[in-house]
Order: sequence, then structure tokens, then C-alpha cells
Amino acid sequence: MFVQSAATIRKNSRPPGVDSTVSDTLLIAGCPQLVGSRMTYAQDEEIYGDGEEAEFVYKVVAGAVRTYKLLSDGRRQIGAFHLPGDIFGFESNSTHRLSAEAISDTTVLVFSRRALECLATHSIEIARALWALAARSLDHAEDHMLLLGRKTAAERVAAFLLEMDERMQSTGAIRLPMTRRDIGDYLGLTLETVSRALSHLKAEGTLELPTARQITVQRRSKLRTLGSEDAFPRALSCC
Amino acid sequence: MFVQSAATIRKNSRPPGVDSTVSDTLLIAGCPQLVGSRMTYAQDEEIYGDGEEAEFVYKVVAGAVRTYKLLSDGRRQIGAFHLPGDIFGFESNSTHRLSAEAISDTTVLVFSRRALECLATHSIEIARALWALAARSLDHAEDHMLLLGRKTAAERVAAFLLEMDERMQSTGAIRLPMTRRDIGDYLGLTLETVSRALSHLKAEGTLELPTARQITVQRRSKLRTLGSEDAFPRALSCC
DNA sequence: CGTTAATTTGACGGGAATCAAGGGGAGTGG
DNA sequence: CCACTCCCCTTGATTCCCGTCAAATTAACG
Repeated sequence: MFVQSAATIRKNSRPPGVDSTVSDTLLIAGCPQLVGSRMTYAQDEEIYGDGEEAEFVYKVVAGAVRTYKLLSDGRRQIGAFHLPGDIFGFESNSTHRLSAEAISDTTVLVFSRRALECLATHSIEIARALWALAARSLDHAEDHMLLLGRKTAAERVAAFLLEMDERMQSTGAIRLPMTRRDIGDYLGLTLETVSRALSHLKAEGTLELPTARQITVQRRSKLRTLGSEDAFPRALSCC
Repeated sequence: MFVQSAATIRKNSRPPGVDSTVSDTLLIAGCPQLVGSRMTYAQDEEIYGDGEEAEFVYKVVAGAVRTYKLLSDGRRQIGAFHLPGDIFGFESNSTHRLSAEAISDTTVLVFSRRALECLATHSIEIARALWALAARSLDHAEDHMLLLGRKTAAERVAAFLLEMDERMQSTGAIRLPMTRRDIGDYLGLTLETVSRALSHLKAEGTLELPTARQITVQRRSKLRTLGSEDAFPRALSCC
């Protein structure tokens, strides 16, 4: 598995040496010692596989990534979409717990996990930033469990649109990189159900669909009442 | 909210002062500086609420705890059950993202989050242990998303039984602290569906139900084929 | 022993999955 | 520029798993 990771890393760099440049000194956690190697992946190309050695950490520069788990019969659960600026693939264990694929042609910065951990050993701020990173993933997972376990199809789709709108800072004009199947596998639905929910929202006038991948939100309030019920803090209602 | 947390801490200790003893020097992450205060909660008592200040971290000594999120109409998703030995309530943010309640009468050790973080600042090992803690929660959440999004009722119940059997090291003789409703809210099902699934497994001879809360596994292999499909590593099938 | 909550079981209905065509857009090649 | 193709998406028809509603049974507890 170690070998496979190493192969993956080299596969897509046109010259055999990775084009690591100081120019894209985009740093994880604002730490100047760590410069990532730029890598590109074609649409649907695997970035890493479930069970592989977690040798690298990734930061999306352009494109989009899905991380997912599979059952043996092909059922898939996408745990998260990773958009430009997002860091993914950072594990506490030595191996990846999900697989990662490029949704569209994607550019990432690749960092050595070992180097990161080493830095964290010397800097409390880095250690804390990494731990905050894991915690953010956990927060998202907890919200998503509520969605998967307890929300209706309409609520899931509305929540998805709100999430994407916010994360892409596309104020109302969402440009989706993923297919309906991807969305379904993220929301625990079939692609048909996702499509129907979108059509319904369109018919209601809540949104417009200039193209299938382009969604403009007309009435955000309507989406909010459906999807954005992010767990009502008990504290607010009782004190 | 700060006030509420402080009140909670004092509420259940029969003498006004908490009985913090050196005797139960059960330490988080094996660190002798930190001694927790022993606290008890009655069945169904709230330990903390969603949105409250995350002032304390908890370790279960006896009993069981559920952490969950609610929708405004009462739908509930239990994110995890916490059994003796488990640590919960540790957040990266300043506030709790879920609520916590005692499932049965429960004893916990309470630690100051601030003290823990302070320790982590001075000790890399502690910092790493805390981050491993968060990562374990994340792993569980990722597995659980697959269950909630993609598994059938029978598969969910089988997976639940296997999880409990393993975590309680009750080799085949599971003593459940939680109700069918709790199980349902954990698995994204109704209590009736959980009950039916259990009855079905009983009729098959896969398990016995001496009482509703006591389950003895007769054929673990049967449960495994149903539930324990914990995401097939792509790596195993392709290299 | 009575009261209440938890669980089981049955009957039924509905929401989403499945099965199945039918469009529509983007890219390709003529 | 247009025809062709492929894939994605939409929409319809039908199925079915699980949720809902309801009642009976069992367990828990004072």
C-alpha cells in the first residue's frame, strides 16, 4: 500500500519531478516551513484509497474532491465534498479511512503527513490548528449524521444547497461540480430522488435551474425552513 | 450558559462539595496532574446541553450516556453511546455541539477542559492523545454515516449488536442499558423497526432474548454477514 | 397488586427506491 | 455547421421497505 501511494504521487506530474514551487507558498495552518507540491488529478481519478497508508495530506487548490466509503455491493456513502481551500486526507491513524477521488479535474497541494506531525511536535499552535481541523470534520460529520438519520429527502436537498451556497460563497448562484449521483450518495438518497426534489423546488419558485449544474436560489428563506434546522440548542429554549 | 453549566456540576452531589478523591486517580491520557471529580447523574438527566459552554470533559465510570442532536419537531439523532471508560464532551470549539444525557444512573469523572488544554500546551504526548481522541470520534462518525446513509434496517441492527458486543467485551451476552427508542434514534430507525429486526433475528436463531435488554448472540457469523461490512478497502481488491 | 412504561406484534399507508423511458448538452467527427 | 454519441438528467410507473397508527403483552416499580 505504501508503494501504491508513492506511485500515485508521481503519476500525474508531467515531468518526472514534481513541480514544487516556492511561488505557491500556500501553507497549512500558516506555517512557512511547509511547502506543498502541486499535483493534478483528472476527473474521477483516485487520489487515495480506503486502507492505504496515509502518507500525505492534501489541500484543494482548484476543482473538487469527494471522500467516501463503499460497501462490497457498491453502495456508496460520500462523507464530504472538498472544495478549494479545504484540507483533507489528514488522519490520526496510519491509514486512510475513506477513499478520495477528483470530482472534476482537480489541483491540490500535497504535504507530507510526517513533516506536518513533526512540526506539530515543535509548535503548539500547529498542533492546535491540526486538532481544530479534525474537530471541524467531526462537527460536520455530526451534523451530517442528523441529516442522514432523521431528515426527509426535501430537507436533505435543501440543506445541501445551503451548504454549497455558503461554502462556495456563491451568493445564490451555485455552480455544482458533482453529478446527481454524487449528491445522492452524499445525502443518502438516489439520484432520482435528488432530481425530483430539485424539480419540486424549481416548480415552487424556490430556485431556478439554468442548467443542471447551475442553481440560482430565489427564496433562501424557503430553503432555510426546510434544511437549515441545524439542531436546536436546548440551551436557547430553557435559559 | 456558563451559569447553567456551573449549576449542573453542583446539582447532583449529595453534599454541596463534590467528592473528589485521590483514590480514583483515573487519569485522562495517563496524566497524573489531572484528577477528576466524581459526579453522578440520574436516569435521563441532562449532563450538558447543545450550545452550552464546553467547560468540562467527562469520562464514564459506570452507567451509560447518549449524545444527540434534536430537530425542532423532536426528531432525534443519537451520535454515540458512551460506556464505562469512554471520554466524551471534549470539543474544539467553546461550546458543545450535542446534548448529553445519562441513559441509566451514571457515574462520571469530570475534568476541567481548560486544565486539560493547559496540560496539552506543555506536553506533546497529551496533545497527541487528545487529538487521537477526536480522531477516534471522527472514525466512528464516518462509519456511522455509511450506516445511516446506505444500510438497511437489518444491517443497522446487526451492526449495532456487533458494536455493543465488542465495546462491552460481553462475549455474546449483551446487557443493553438503552431502550428500543434510543437504539432507533441511534440507527436512524423507529423503535418498532428495531424491535421487529430483533424479533426476526431471534426467529432465525441468530440470537436469544432472555429479557428485552439482554441479548445473547448465537450465531455471530450471521450478524457479521449482515452488519459488519465496514467499508471494503479498495486497496485490498486492486493491489 | 395496581399503575405505568417498555416492548412486541399487527395492519396499513406513504415516501423513497427501483425500473424504465425519454430529453438535453457537450463533445466529436464528418 | 450539423449529425451522432454518450452521459447526465428528468420524469413516469410501480414496488417495497419502513414509518405510522393501534392494540396487546410484558416488565418495572412503588
